[in-house]
Amino acid sequence: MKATLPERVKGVCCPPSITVPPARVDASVEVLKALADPTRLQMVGVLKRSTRPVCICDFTAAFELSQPTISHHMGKLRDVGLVEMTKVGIWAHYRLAGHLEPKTRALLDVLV
Amino acid sequence: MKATLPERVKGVCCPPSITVPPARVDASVEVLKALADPTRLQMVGVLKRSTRPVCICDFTAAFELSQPTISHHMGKLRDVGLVEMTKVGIWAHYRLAGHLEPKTRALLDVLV
DNA sequence: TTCACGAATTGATGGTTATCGATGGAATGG
DNA sequence: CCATTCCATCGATAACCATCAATTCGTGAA
Repeated sequence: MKATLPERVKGVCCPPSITVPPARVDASVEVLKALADPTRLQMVGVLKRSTRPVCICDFTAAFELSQPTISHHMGKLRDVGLVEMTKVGIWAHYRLAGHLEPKTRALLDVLV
Repeated sequence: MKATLPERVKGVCCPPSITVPPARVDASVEVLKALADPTRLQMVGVLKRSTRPVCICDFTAAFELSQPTISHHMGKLRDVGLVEMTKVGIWAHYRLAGHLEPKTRALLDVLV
């Protein structure tokens, strides 16, 4: 009689249940991957604190990275809907997206 | 006279300020990278909902991944302090870490 | 001691990502 | 018109990551 350990068949003890819908997980992972980079997390922090949109050139000056790299990171943030862009003349001004999901906004409130 | 656009010198408009301490950003990024994977995010969700620790074998059954891969993912979560392990006999039981930082716990509350 | 089983580690591989230089489009000023 | 400036995209490279097969480790049972 095995008193201490639960019965099990071939490597399975207790039937685990995947409770979080895969679609929801995938959506969250997309946002997490966008934020899981020091440069991008900093950029989001700057945008969250800024009262006015910030242009790419300013980020290029703030971070010691090339302009294409900054543009690349902004593109990632834009792809997942975290930031929005408006062009003024030849300058591209970025800001936090206005219609963020409550959960996404809560995420940013915790992080930056 | 330029009325619409701000004065600027050589690619810099408004001096941007890096307000979030780099050390804090790096710490957050480590946790974010650990969570920015569908399998790991699901595993954290399962652990958060489970009243008792879950063994590796059960995750291997739940996700269609090999045992080394599951172990690898758990190692990542363990490296950043999200989960803890106890060995019972030959089984390794994982659970959410008991001493999570408030911000980290808030992160999990939003995510899973 | 020997065997079986669960878990962790190693090595290899294919895919993803960060970074930069070069290029081209768009807008502005001469 | 041409020259300049800012930005996005492309191409290439290096680094990183997820995954598996094979192996090793540790534990418990025969």
